Amino acid sequence: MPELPEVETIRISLEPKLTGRTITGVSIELPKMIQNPAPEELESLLRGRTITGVDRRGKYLLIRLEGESTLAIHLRMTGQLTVEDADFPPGKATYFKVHLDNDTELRFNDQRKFGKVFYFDSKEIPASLSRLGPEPLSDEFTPERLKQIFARHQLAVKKALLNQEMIAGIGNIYADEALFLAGLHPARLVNSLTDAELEALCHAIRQVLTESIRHRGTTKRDYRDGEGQPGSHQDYLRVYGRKGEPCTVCGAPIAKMMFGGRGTHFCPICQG
DNA sequence: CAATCAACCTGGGTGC
DNA sequence: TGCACCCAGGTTGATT
Repeated sequence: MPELPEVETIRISLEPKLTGRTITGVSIELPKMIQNPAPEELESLLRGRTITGVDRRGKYLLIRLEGESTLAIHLRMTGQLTVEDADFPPGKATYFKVHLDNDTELRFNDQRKFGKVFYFDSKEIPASLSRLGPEPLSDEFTPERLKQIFARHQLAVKKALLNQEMIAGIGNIYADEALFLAGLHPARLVNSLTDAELEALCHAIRQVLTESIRHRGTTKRDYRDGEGQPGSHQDYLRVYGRKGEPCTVCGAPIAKMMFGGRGTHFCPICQG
C-alpha cells in the first residue's frame, strides 16, 4: 500500500504528535509483527524512552528515541498509523500500540497483518534488516548516480524501480507513473538507457513523488494518513488504475499487463 | 546474477 | 444469495 509519498505524509502528521512524548508502555496483539527484538523484550526497551523526532527512509517510518535508537515501522500493504486518545475505540485490526504519557497512543492498524515493527540501537537501518538505495528526493539522486546504479544490470526498468536496494521508496503506483512521464516502456533494460533517458527518468521520479506528497498520497482503498484521512493523488494518476481510459497526452487507451508479477499500466503509444 | 513462484493475510469485485 | 476465483499499494525466501 503505502509508498514513499504516503509514508512521508504519515510522517508529517505524526511528528508533532509524537515528538517530546515519553513512552509508557506497549500493547502487542500480534507478536509476529515484531520483527527485530523478541516481542517480549520490546516493552522494556521502550518504556520510559522519550521520542525525539520522526524520520523516514524509503518506505520505513523511523521513530527516533533518546539515546540514538529507533523504532521502525513498515506498513507493507494495508498498514495504517494514527495517534488517538486512549479512550477512543481502536479499529478492528489494531495489533500494535505504543502508549504515550499524555493519554494518547500510536496505533498500528493492519488488515492483512503484513506490517512489521523493528527496534535497533542506531539511526541507520541495519543492513541485516534491509539494504536501501538512495532517497529519490535527496540531492544525491542524480542521473549520474542512476547510471551508476543501473550499470551492468540487464534488468527491466520497471523491476529496477521496484528494487529497494537500487532506489528506496518507489512502489507499483509510482513506478508506472514515473515510466509514463519519462516516456519509457516498462520492459526497457536499464543498461540500454541513454543519458537523455536517464535524465528524464530521474526527473520523472522526483516529479511524481513530489506531486503525490503535495496531494497527501494516493488512496486506492486502504491508505490513510496520520489523521485517518485519505489522500487525493488518486485523482491525478496518469496511468495507474486507468486501463482502457484515454492517455492524457495522446488519447490512446491505457494498457495493462502483468509484468514481473505486478500489474503494469502504460500508454502503448507514448511509451512505445 | 536473474527470473519465477509461493508464502504471508484479508476482503472487495466479478462472473457464473 | 452463494461461491469460486482473481486481484491488491510489499517483501522475502526457495527454486530453477
